[in-house]
Amino acid sequence: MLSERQLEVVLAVVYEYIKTGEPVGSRTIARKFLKGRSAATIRNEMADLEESEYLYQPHTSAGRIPTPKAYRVYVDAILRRQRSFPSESEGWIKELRERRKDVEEALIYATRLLGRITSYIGLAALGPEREPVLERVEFLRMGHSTVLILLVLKGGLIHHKISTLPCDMTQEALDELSRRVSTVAVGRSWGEVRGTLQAYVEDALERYAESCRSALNEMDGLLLEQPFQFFTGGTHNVLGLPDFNDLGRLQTIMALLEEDESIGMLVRSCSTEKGLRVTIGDENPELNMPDCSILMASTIAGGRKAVVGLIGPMRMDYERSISVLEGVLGTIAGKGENGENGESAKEVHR
Amino acid sequence: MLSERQLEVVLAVVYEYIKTGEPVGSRTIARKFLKGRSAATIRNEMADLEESEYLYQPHTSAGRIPTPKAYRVYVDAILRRQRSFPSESEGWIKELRERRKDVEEALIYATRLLGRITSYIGLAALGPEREPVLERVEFLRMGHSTVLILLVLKGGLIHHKISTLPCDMTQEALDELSRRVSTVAVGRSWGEVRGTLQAYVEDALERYAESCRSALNEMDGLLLEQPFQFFTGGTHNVLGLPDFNDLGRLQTIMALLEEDESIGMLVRSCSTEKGLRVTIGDENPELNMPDCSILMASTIAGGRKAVVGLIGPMRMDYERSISVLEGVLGTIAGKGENGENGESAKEVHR
DNA sequence: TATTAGCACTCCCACTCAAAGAGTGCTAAG
DNA sequence: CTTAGCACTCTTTGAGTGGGAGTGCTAATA
Repeated sequence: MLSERQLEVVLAVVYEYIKTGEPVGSRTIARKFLKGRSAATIRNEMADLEESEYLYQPHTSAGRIPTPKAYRVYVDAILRRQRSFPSESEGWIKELRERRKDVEEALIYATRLLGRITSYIGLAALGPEREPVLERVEFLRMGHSTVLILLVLKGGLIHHKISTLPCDMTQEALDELSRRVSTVAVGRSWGEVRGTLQAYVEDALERYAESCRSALNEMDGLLLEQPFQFFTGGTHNVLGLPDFNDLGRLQTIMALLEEDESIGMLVRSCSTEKGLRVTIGDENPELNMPDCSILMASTIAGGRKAVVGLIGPMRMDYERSISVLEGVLGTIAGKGENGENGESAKEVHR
Repeated sequence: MLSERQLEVVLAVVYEYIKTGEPVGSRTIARKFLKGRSAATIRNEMADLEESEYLYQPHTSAGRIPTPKAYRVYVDAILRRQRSFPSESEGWIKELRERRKDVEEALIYATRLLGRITSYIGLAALGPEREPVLERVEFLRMGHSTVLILLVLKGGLIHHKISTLPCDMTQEALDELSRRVSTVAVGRSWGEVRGTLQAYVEDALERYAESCRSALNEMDGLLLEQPFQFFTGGTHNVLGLPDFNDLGRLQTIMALLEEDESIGMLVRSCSTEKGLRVTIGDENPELNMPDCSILMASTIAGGRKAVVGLIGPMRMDYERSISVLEGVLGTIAGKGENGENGESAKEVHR
């Protein structure tokens, strides 16, 4: 579809426009990028590229600005290449690595770090335990029919909830319940054992059948139905960017970021698979954010799905942003332990 | 210090400037507020008020703008009056009331609500339990020397922590420990019993003395050294305000709000006592925020110190903001149960 | 046929200048 | 002490202007 030279021109225009923020003229391209050709030649190519909607001219006698289509070509070219983490940010990554014992804290830190390094907005999301494995179960009787359910998961995470059961159970019965649950479930994936558990429990605690069922359901809730948690950071960085001098649009974005619902949508729509994904402009029609691009990358950290991302202007420094994001993702995923960083997150999806 | 008429002029200028955002001229004052007098008379008063730094003139032949000193006079006048909650926001308050069972959630909601109603930035902070009262204590042995400490507090709050003790304790010993702690501490303020507990515990568990001491210290940590939690909400509202068209200052504020440290300082400096407090412009020199005002109000909710506040431009609608904040504060504190709202939070400090 | 030099043309931007408008300070009279 | 009147100051707005950047087209060239 695009000739070799047209591709060169597109990439050059995007590169230059990202750097300067000004419409790019034919002379600039001829001088800096396609040195063999004259400005007039480039002009002809540009006219064609405008025809096929890769470039756009704000007005006659102005240079060209890339369209989302051109950014897409540019980003795909970057993703095909090998990248390396910008060395000047090594210090931050080291700090991040030290916080890795607590995934939640690490992600919060990651958003700030991303915001700071790139001067865009850092995003993160933490999903529910994927395959929760119980290490310990306790039911503590708090009062008539009320029970404190305490679950200790492999990996150190603790869930608890005070819940009301349909009928009162003695502490002895509760102990029997936890003993039975432990026998079957400890050390195994909850999803696997959940089905077989009920019959086994009710077998011994027949007269409390109803309450046991309720208790197991509560456990389901604690283990599986944990909602996604969302974090943002470095929001203020974006205020200094010339691309966001339109306060109206900025306000829309900020408002969006304040409700978890929107970020949820963003996370869901952007990163179903593992790996890195770039959404340019209105490629995501659900989100009303033209002129913005979103990078999202997901991995597994501490047994939970972890997503980190960036949101910035369409005229974003993709090369750098992608590198940084990959570095952060790798660190959170636990790679880069022994000093190597560049090779993290090789899988790339679109 | 100020004559009766000078006071009138100051209040009128502040009032009008808050409403319009434009420098206020002598003619306007004469026509709208001091109807008996002519513009020339007002002009003379204004010249004097400029001398004594209540008003300020951006340039010759412009109207006057109030200085922080004038705002102070204006706010004090408002605080002396009785206020009533703006009725158009009743709906929000009802929503807030429904979330009151979980203080944390209520405060988060409150920040958004405040931001939305006033279109400034909502703040909130939640302090540690003031007088934590234990309802239940459990120590669960997780492995060699590691113990899960589980504390259920009166009011339903649960604290837990996995901690490593100096020497291993059997589950029996741990049970004895929890029995002893329960006997003394349950139902009483932790602060009161903490001192006497140690001897009593070690009396029975002499050979584990060291570990018991460590466990009690961990409990101290869980109960008393909980840090303040901070929330902000509705940040985006402020982007639409004409007063914040200076992106640089806006950025400073946003950056400030993203680090808990700064909000902590803000909370600490603004609201040592109960009641409502207004800080205008650079009255708070620690915070580098001229041209901004801060409202802070604190109360006790669910046994914990709760602070709600607002941060907005110095040219803020103080009357409305104060009313709204009082309404929110009252609701969080649990007042207004039976429908009356206007009389909440009468105590006013400066 | 593809490329290039040359040139007229378009459009934006920054600048100046003048007129309008708002509000003041001062003075003199009530 | 208050007020009317008036000259003065300063900002704001709009129109007009020149320079500059970049284009599109045409004709010449490899």
